[in-house]
Amino acid sequence: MGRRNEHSREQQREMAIAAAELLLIREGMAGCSMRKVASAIGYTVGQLYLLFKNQDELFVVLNERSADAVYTALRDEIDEVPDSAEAIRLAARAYIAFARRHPNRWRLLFEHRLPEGAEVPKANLRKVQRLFGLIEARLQDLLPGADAQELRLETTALWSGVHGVAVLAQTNKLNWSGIDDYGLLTDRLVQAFI
Amino acid sequence: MGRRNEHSREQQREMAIAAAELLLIREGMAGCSMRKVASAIGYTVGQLYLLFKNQDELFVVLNERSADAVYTALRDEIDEVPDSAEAIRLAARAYIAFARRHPNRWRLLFEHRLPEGAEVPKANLRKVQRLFGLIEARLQDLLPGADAQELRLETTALWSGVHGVAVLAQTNKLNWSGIDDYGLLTDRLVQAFI
DNA sequence: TGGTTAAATAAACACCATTCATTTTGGTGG
DNA sequence: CCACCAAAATGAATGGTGTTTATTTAACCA
Repeated sequence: MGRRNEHSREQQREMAIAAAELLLIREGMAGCSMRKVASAIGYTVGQLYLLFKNQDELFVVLNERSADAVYTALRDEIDEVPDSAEAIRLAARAYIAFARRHPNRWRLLFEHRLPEGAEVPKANLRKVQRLFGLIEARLQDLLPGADAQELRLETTALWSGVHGVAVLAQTNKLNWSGIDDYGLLTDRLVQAFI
Repeated sequence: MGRRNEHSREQQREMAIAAAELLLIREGMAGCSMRKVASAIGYTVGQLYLLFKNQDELFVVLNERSADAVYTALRDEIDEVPDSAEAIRLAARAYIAFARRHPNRWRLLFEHRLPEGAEVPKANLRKVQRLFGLIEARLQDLLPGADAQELRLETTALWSGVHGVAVLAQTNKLNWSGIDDYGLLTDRLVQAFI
């Protein structure tokens, strides 16, 4: 063909993103090839490269959406929880639950690396910080005496730990220890901090 | 060629593993293609497939070696440290140091997944448990009252946390928080448990 | 020396990301 | 109404990947 003008560039981009996300969920990163995405939206590979500079750009967009989804899940979970200790516990559990419920999106989000020179877009960084802020605010509640720097350290240490549980839960690499109750594990980790 | 009989099967296997490890360290997972490994040892791809069932088998062997290296690094670090609290602190720091010093081997070790049906070899599982045991023994020192199950939970929670710091340190994904002193972060995490 | 057989190769298949010359076609000016 | 232009889309090509297999080579043995 050539020039059919059925969809605008922006429409095509949205179609591609939606199709890619579906492929990612169903088949993982490997199933999310440019060829498959292109054919899923009824176009050829060449056209896909007019919508995205390359595959990395498509992946970055997918990760932006995943980061949003994580943030939303956590925020909704603790939105109306008055007790900050309980809120942190619930947020940690929700974080791990997300990793387990959406393993392929999670893997792309945390395992995909841009080539040497490329920078992670600021938008994506801000999305992570936003999630982070959610926890920091609650931790501040619990540690009224801590200054900004202490609080930052505390939050980072706590959430790195929670992230670790999520990573291991997602990869089943915890079968070393025989423990399969990730909720209990999470609670213990959070409890160590509050 | 054909039948040169320069090296035994086992020799070729060792050569291939060594070459693959070098390629992995230098160029990462992507640089560790079967073609590159084969040409690095002066054979063709076909021959490599007589030494390894497939690429996954080669990767599993590389990971076995990486797991050994991590274990050795930790054991040497805390071998003669009498104070268990200090030993755990040092072990955690050594774990993170390894992740930062050997990013490509680390990534293969924790990001490589076998296809659906395949099982991780028992040898590799045992190597992880061995590392785990190193920590559990020290933690037992510090928590004399804990029963086996509690101890296991405690160890798993602690080391999942340490693993999380290692993951994030290795990927620089902690630039969200501005904290770049991973040692300090590790200490704080460990301190929360002991 | 000739035959057998193990060892190694080379070529093939089916994918992959990426690029770009070529074709198609909608829209516009005459 | 038609011819032209430029945008849109294609399809083929390049060089890479893992994996399989028919074929060739050479070492050894009778």
